[in-house]
Amino acid sequence: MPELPEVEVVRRSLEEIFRADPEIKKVAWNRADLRFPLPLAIFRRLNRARVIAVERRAKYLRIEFSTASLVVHLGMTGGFRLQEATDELRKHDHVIFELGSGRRLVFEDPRRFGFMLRWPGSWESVSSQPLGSEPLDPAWTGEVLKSQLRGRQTPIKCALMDQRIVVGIGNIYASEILFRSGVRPQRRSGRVSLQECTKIVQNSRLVLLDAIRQGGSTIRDFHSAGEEAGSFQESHRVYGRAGKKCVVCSTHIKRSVLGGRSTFWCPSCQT
DNA sequence: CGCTGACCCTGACGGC
DNA sequence: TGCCGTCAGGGTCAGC
Repeated sequence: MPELPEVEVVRRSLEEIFRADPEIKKVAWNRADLRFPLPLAIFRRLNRARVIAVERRAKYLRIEFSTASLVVHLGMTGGFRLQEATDELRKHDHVIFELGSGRRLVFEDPRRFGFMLRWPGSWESVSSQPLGSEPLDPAWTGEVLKSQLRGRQTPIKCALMDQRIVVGIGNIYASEILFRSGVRPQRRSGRVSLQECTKIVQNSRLVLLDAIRQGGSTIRDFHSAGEEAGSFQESHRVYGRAGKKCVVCSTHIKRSVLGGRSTFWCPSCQT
């Protein structure tokens, strides 16, 4: 489900929910593990805690409470949903935060690729791999990307999705960014010019910010914690459009597989 | 270093 | 109706 824009949309909606309703009465759970065992000892410490902040780095969320902090990853199908105390829970509702108002903030994740863990103390420790550049950070420039790609054989699309290089870009936005940059996803990373790297960096920011503005991409089931669907899927120019006409030149959009993931591009616009 | 495939898990969808 | 294969926005790991 979630790439950087969707995680950021969730972060903002959580922030808004907690601004109005900052106290946790208690936390309940329906199973003891998602991808990893749930931090039940931390959950118990959240009785009567207050939410201090909700932060994002890469595709991770950190929820800081007055008594402890959690790190949350949405995996493919994870999400939050705010509901009334009397509303029924659903099959894959795993963790329930009962708020001061009596409403419930529910974490739902059918595939259970997501996780919640005790905050490990620093962003560098949330992943076993060192996290790459934050794409919205001005410090990530065409020159930086060029040096990150130097000598590498891996296809540029795989490099863009490699969280050790740049974080937050997943399968949808990698295809969309490369289309807008005129670069074929299969191009060897080391063969991408400085000028193209600069375009990729600029288009990354444009696409990600535009997607955030539009509430993310809702293809199957993504929604904010306030249950609003996104609309950026209407702005997808190549993702999911195999066989359809390119919006720029009418050539048929192609699909292939790179790094085990579906990849979409226009054979005419992208070289 | 880098690529491939497998794996974690459930659900939706199309073909027969 | 059901069964089967395929695919899905992520990340990690072993093996070559």
